[in-house]
Amino acid sequence: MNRRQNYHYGNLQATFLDKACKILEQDGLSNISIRKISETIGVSHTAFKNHFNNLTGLYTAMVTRGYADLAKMMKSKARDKSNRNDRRSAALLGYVEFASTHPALYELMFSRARFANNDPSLMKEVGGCFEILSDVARELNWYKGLPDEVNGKSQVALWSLVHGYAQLVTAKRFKKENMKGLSITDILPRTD
Amino acid sequence: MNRRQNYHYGNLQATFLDKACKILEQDGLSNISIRKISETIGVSHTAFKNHFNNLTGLYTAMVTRGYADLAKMMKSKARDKSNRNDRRSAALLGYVEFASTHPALYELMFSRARFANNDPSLMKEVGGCFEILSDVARELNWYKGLPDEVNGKSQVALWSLVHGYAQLVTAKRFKKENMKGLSITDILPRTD
DNA sequence: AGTTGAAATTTACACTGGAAACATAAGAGG
DNA sequence: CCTCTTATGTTTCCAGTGTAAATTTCAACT
Repeated sequence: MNRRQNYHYGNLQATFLDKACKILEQDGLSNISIRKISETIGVSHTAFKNHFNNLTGLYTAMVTRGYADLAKMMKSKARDKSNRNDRRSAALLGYVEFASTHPALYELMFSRARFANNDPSLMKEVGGCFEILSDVARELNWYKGLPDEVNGKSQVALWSLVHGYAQLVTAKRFKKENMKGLSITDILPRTD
Repeated sequence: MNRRQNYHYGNLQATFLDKACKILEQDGLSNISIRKISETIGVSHTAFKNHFNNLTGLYTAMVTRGYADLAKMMKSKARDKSNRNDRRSAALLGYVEFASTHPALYELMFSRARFANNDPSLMKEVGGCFEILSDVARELNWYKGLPDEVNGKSQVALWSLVHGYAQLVTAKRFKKENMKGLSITDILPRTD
């Protein structure tokens, strides 16, 4: 009968995810096509549905992995350092480096209504990611001497600064002459 | 012969732009469809091509108008105030208000590769917009006592902070308990 | 009146995501 | 070993998309 040996592909879900992430960075979000990816993998385009419900599901998985990788990046950069100050700087530099090396994914991660924002595993990764930033913010201790809401305030300020910087850098909105040798650690408010 | 009265539509370009902006905020970017808009206007879907070359052209026009409106918002908010300090605050609050009231457009304005980033009239509006922010940054005079690159540094810091705050607020990335009564003017670094 | 050019139309094409019905493989439990 | 179930494919089909090309209509100018 000469049947085809491997009718089932293998880890099709992971393969889809990998391909989609590659295409995202190389050709942009709008060039991610279920049919194109399926074709290059060598599988019918409807096999997709067994692993991701639809495009939104795929985006959600990509973004979830993105937040996980972002957290990993910050942690691994900070791990080597010997003192708190350096660990803080390293984490922030890691954040910006992630955004710079995965600009399209980073944009997707902070976009609205392209993926399932309330997906449990996504929320977990987002939480883990921002936990790290919160620790940094707490240690930086801006606005000290102010009443109770201090932590919330410095967290908001730090996230805003880092995210804004990361996105504006990757979107090339800053003038070159302003960016010479400038990094995120140079624009943090004074803590003294 | 009972000919149709107005074969030519009128200001079709502006009509397309208006409809597209409305749909953008109501249903999201991916629900902007040349064919759907054309149908509701009552015109063939290929009439579009005479006014915008393609979807990229439409997005570029939308974003261009967005930057113009953002600048207007900041200016009009600042105009009423009597002293510099209040004018600065009003401009920043206006910036955030614009992002909050047009979240989808704001996201598009800072996205990569969805519109023609080098379009002349777009660049003009972007420039005008960030000129205002630069003035604010200069006046805030953070990092004083530092050498030459001072202005660039504080501009980068202010843009990062305001943009990050605006986008994270509209993307609902902050926890509610951190945001109680908090505004952009509360998280600016001290200038003393 | 005739010409010209802008602005619309019809038609056609190559894509897209997704739904439905069906086929195949693998594994569980008798 | 046999059967039932479930996961994972496939084939087929549909509605929808942007865009290109050739054609028609209208308004304005000479």
